Order: sequence, then C-alpha cells, then structure tokens
Amino acid sequence: MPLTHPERVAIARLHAMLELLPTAFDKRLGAVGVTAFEHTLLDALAHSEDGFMRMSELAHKTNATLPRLSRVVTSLERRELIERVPCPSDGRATNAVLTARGAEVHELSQALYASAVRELVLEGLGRLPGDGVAQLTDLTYAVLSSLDADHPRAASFGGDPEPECAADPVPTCDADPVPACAADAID
Amino acid sequence: MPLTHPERVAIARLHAMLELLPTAFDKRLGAVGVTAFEHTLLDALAHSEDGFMRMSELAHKTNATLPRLSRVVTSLERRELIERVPCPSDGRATNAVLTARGAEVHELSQALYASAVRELVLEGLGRLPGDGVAQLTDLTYAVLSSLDADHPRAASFGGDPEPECAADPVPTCDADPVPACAADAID
DNA sequence: ATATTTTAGTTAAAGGTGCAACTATTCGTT
DNA sequence: AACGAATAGTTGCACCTTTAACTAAAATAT
Repeated sequence: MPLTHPERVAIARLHAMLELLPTAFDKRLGAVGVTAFEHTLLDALAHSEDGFMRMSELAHKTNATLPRLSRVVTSLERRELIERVPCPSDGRATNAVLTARGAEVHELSQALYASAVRELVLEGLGRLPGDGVAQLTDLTYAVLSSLDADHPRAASFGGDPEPECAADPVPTCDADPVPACAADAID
Repeated sequence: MPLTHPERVAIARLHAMLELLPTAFDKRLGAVGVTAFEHTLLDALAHSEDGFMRMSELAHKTNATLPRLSRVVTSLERRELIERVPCPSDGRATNAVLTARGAEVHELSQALYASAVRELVLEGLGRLPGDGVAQLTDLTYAVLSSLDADHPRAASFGGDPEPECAADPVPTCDADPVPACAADAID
C-alpha cells in the first residue's frame, strides 16, 4: 500500500535534510580542519571530566562502529589531537585521551559548531509558530525510539562500567528516558 | 556563546537521527539489492512520465553531485536497471532511462521503501500528541529553508526545460513554495 | 566564421565507511 | 591450572563520495 501524499511530502523533505545537513556541518567545521564526526569525538572527550574514554564507550556514545572510530582516532592521533593510551586495568582496552592541542582545537570547533547549529537549524526553527526546539526534541525522540528497536546496539543500557555516565554531575535537563545511543551528548 | 541545554539536547538527537536513519534505510532496501539513493533515482525516473531524465536534472532533484550520480548510474547500467541514451537535441546531454527490469526492481524497492518509512519514521510520529506528519513537514521545511540559503545549488529555480515539472499533471498537495532541491520528490 | 566561454558529463585520486577476518586479552568452566 | 567462549580493538577489502582535472558540445562574442 503506497504512502499518502502528505506522508510523501514529509518524507521527501526529511530525506533532503538527511542528505544536506551533514554535508553542511562538515563544510562549516572544515574551517578548523575537523569533520563533524571528529568534532563530536573531541567534544565527547572534552566533556568527560576524566578527559579520556574507552574506544568502545566513545563508539557507543557517538553512534559509530568500532572500525570507523578506530580509523578516525588514528587520523586524529597523527594530528596529535588525541592520544591512545592502553588501559592499565584491562589489557584489551584502549583509552582515547585529549591532548593539549586537541583541547585547543576543540575550543575552536565548538564555537564553529555552535554557530553552525544556530545558522543551519535553530534559525529555521525560530520561524515556526510554536517552540521549534521543543518540537524538534519531541519529534526526534519519537523517531529514534522506533529506530532503536531496529538498531543493533542500544536497546537500553544497563551496565556501564564507567561511573561518570550513570551518576551525572552536571545538572542535566529533566532528561526524558531517551535510549542511550540515540541521545548521546546529552550533557 | 554556548548553546542552551534544551538546544543541545535537540541537536544531539537530530545528530543521532542524521547518523542512524540513512543506514537504517539502506539496510532495509538491501533486501532488493539497491541502496536508498539508487531507489531514489529509480523512483525519480519512474515518476517522470516520459520515463527518462537528464543527468543534471536527476542530480538536482536528488540533491546529489554530478560525479556521484554518474558513478551510480554506471553501476545501475551494469545491472541493466537504467540505460544511458544520448540526448538527440543536445549533444552534451545524456538521458537516463528506466529499463523494463529497472521498473520491476523499482516496484519492489518502492514497496520496501514504503514499509521502511512506516516502520522507521511514521510509526514513531504516530506516538506524538498532534499530527506528527504535519509537524515533520513544517519542521523540515523550516530547516531546509535556512539551509538553502547556505546551499550552493537551489536558491530557487526559474527555467526548467522539461515542461512536466512546471505543469504538474498529478494532483499535488497545496504545495507550499519549498525551494526546489529541498522538496524534490514532492509529487 | 572563428575564438572564447559555459555547460554537460566523465574520470582520476584521495579519503571515508562498513563488513568480515584477525589478534590479543579476559572471563567462565571444569 | 587450562581450555573454550566472549570482549576490545585493529586491519584488509570492497565500495562510495568528494574535489579537481579533463573532454566534448553548445552558446556567445568578436
């Protein structure tokens, strides 16, 4: 059974957004020499108070596969923005730690990212009748919920070895129970 | 100036959706051996009543670059789903035409696409308080509008050589004036 | 008419990404 | 202890995408 016309219109636009937004973000961040995904990694590390994170945890938080992360981290390591440090307590694990230069670049990329968010998304949302940000929050939550059922990882996350994840020191919002992988950078 | 917390939550979810949805669609359509983008191409051709389209027009409608389209069309051509035919009236131009097999595959991919849309997106929207589809339509419109200003192509489209685009025979919706490239598959 | 510029499209090179295979380490059994 | 299973990560391979360079044809100007 085919989709209704309003449904097709909505999906066509969603599809266009899916195609255009990531590229637009990458272009903006290109000015400081990082991709949007790389910025996400720097950001995740910068916000983890310990300044480091396990590869698999990082992959989970950023909705990335481990091979992808591994390669990007290698690239960031070559640029000395991130350093790989073997985990002392678990011989299998590797921690990615932000270097001083990495923190500097993150400062820049964060500013650029914020302005990109404003210009590419928030500005448009501001033209909506109601509270555009709230609408986007609810809408993405609705979609991500059904997506997570479909999604390999996520489903929910019970045992996270790192304590900082469970007991969040930063005053977060009234945090709706968004499945872990979907919500990620919530803090 | 940093983003507010609600803004960060909304953007984080948007970001997650941007990362996860395309992959999810590709996985579903993989069952008939086409990517989501390939389906979009087959769909565009199937919906153009003449059954063919100029490469550049196709690229425009699908928000793709010409090199990307060229390679994908080559791949589809090898699988005999699409055929390249030089344009008789303009020696530079090439028309992509849907083959019989291409139409068959499109039949399948369309069904799969529709169910993917329902399961990955519409189902979630249905859990929203109001009209989820309308909200998505408005929200994507808002975002795409500001995006288009930023966007190389689009901006607006005056002279489309093909008449079928201007005078749409299919009863479309009350067609809001969405910038061309963003709205694309509106019919 | 002819030279220049634009337009349409393809191709080459570089880099990113996913899947599957592989190594190394830890955990669980016995 | 020692074996097999699970976990963490990396790497090889295939494919896709982007940017830049390139070819060919049409439009424009001289």
